[in-house]
Amino acid sequence: MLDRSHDIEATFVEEMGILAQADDLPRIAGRIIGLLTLSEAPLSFGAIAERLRVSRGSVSTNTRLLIEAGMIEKAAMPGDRQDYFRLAADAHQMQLQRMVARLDRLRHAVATVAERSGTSATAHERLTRAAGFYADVSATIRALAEREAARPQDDQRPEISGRAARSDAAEAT
Amino acid sequence: MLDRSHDIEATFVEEMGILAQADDLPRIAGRIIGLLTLSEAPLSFGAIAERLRVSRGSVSTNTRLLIEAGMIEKAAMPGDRQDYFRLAADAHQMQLQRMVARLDRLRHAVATVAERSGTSATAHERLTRAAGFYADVSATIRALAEREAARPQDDQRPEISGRAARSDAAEAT
DNA sequence: CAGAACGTTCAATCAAGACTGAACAAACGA
DNA sequence: TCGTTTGTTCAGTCTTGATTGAACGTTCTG
Repeated sequence: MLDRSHDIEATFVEEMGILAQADDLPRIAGRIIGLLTLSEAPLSFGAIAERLRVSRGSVSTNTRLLIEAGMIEKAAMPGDRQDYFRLAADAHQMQLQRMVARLDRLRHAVATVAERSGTSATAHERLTRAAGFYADVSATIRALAEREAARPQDDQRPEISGRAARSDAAEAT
Repeated sequence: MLDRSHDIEATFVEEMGILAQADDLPRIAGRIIGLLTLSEAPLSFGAIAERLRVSRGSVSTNTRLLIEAGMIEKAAMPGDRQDYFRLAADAHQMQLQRMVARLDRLRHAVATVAERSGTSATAHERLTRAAGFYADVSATIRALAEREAARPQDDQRPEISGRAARSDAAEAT
């Protein structure tokens, strides 16, 4: 482990906490995700509370939340009564699923008002167009998520060319 | 206008308010977007305050926010001293831009910790893979947004086939 | 069985940030 | 110039929801 690993990892955990809030999850839930992302082995209930310095009540509530969201899993450890948790294999796809769900809700709202309300032609055109666009994006993300899910765990990334090119573009934020 | 247009539109405006919160925007900002989406003509500062029943202070703050976000525009009306506002032409693409920005922030956090921290091989693989996935999604959404932006306003949607198929998939949420 | 360790629940507290409204400055018309 | 209309700012209030911590039920161990 490098010298500044601790800081970097702590920053990462906190950043995940911040970003969780954009996903309708409490900050602590995000930090748990961060912690489990970095941890090779499953972490115990107590260890999470301790390393995050939060109450056991919070750990209980937020692990339940994350299990319901499909982002973490319980894991029993032989010889230990404590609950253990590990990141779900498709945790980051689940995260995208939450984005998609919001997008679909938006699309639904727009499509509904476009169909059922007596708006002007201009507004109707605008709404219909937006709904179509949202549907496109939603469907495309789903497709990517499925493709990703289908990839074997130890994949050597055979389709690197396309990905690399696009990743570079994304880098320029 | 249909009988229940008012209710439907009011619901839409409120729904946009709710959804705005997931975009790091105040609820009132979302409602303004909803209002302007439905309105053929630009709406005056006063009209927005009145129809939303919010203070002028809130209108001022939130219109500024939305202008900064590129989602609405100021529009002067001859003979009226009030400010007027209309939806930006690419308002819904801007909304997606906010999602992309969050995604990139997430990708950045993950990529940084993958590069710089002394995590286990498993964690490193997981992080790298997640970063690649996020980059893919981000880049893909960008591409879709650009394609959408390039479409002429009165487009008859020549590429309906592909879109329709995918829209159906998205419908099944 | 008694005691301890564990996880859950929920009432109370706390924090973050949205919203208001009054004070203010600028632009306008009389 | 004076009064009016308009938009901005910001201190104070209010709302929402996260977090705590104590009480509780369960399970294990001695």
